[in-house]
Amino acid sequence: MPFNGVSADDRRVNRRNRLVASAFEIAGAEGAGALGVGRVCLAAGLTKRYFYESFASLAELQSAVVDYAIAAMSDRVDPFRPTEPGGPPQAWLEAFVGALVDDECLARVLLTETHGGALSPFRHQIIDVAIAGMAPPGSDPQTDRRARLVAYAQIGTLSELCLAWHQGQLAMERETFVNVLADLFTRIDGARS
Amino acid sequence: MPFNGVSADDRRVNRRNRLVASAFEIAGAEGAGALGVGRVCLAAGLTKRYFYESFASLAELQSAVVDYAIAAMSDRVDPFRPTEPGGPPQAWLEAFVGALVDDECLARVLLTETHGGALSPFRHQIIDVAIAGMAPPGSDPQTDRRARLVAYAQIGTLSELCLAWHQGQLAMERETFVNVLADLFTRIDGARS
DNA sequence: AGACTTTGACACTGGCTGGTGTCAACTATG
DNA sequence: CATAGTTGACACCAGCCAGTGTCAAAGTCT
Repeated sequence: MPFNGVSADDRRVNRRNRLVASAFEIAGAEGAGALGVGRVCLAAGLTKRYFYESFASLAELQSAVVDYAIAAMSDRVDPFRPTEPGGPPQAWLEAFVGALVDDECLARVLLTETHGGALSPFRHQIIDVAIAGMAPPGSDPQTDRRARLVAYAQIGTLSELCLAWHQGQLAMERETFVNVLADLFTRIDGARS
Repeated sequence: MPFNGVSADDRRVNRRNRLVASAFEIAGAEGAGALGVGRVCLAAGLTKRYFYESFASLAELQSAVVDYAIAAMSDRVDPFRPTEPGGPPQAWLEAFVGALVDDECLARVLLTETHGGALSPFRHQIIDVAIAGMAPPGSDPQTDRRARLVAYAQIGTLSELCLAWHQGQLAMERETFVNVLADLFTRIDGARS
């Protein structure tokens, strides 16, 4: 039973995407605490009915928002995964910072909203993806404790510095900022275990 | 008008302290989202009336909880402020990690709950105190951009690693963990700007 | 045209919570 | 005992929100 030339499945998927995208923008602009069924439906131009067509509960939507954010960042960053084990992931950092600059919502959802509050249950997902995505090809953070340790330290440095920079606490050009990050990454990389 | 041998002011202060302490424990055990007027009063063995005697709104209590956590950590850590500019703040780190181990609530409130959610408006307080408390005597992070940068990076590393270690993601003894932190701190300390 | 599906608007319930007010029991003072 | 201050239990209102249900209008197919 197509409608307006679109199949039923396509319409449903389309509605779901609109809901997730709207929720992502709300979470990125006003915080995850502002996520509500009515709020999201209003922003998506849909009614509650279609919310429960795609999500059984609000928690499912929150999970979908996190997935959405992870996917958005991965798209920007995955092509620049480091290839050689030792060198600083300059291009990767460049892409990461670029994504934060280009998408305010992405910055907030990833850097702020997933630490505590409504999205915190999904934080481990982000950390896992980040650790896996940052790892140079030679190492396996799953088994290598030192690699895991380095990854955690780098993630902490990255998020805290990006947050501060993003809020203007560090007055510096984007290029220099990326260089600073790269420098810190290589320093941390040499940590002993 | 003393009551049970205590002056009116003392009684009021006493009630306030009970409320803040209970709220701190709730936030540390169940998350800041679980903070509610009724919930806190129940835990403190008081009634709503006395809540509004000391706090005009829930937000004031949240702020007080953050202050409480900061004070608790400062008490543990301030005596070990680094004295010489270059060296790693081993004793300071020792005290910090010790405080997290000894007080589960402190760990959660400081490491998790203040990043996003209800307590996030007070996050800058924590960062400011941390930056001021970690700084070696020679530097002034207020004006020195490089010192500020290093402090942010160290705070990020510290919180992320403590979180991972606290959750058992890094299997290592407390002593070795502190050594790892100290090593990372000195590495980060050498960052160029 | 007529049968069927899809859509949007909206009412409604039930539960929770912030905040205010009331009232009776209790304690101190004189 | 009597008066005044203090305490705790609880009722109550208003607002918000998740989740469900209803219904009429608009679109689609035969």
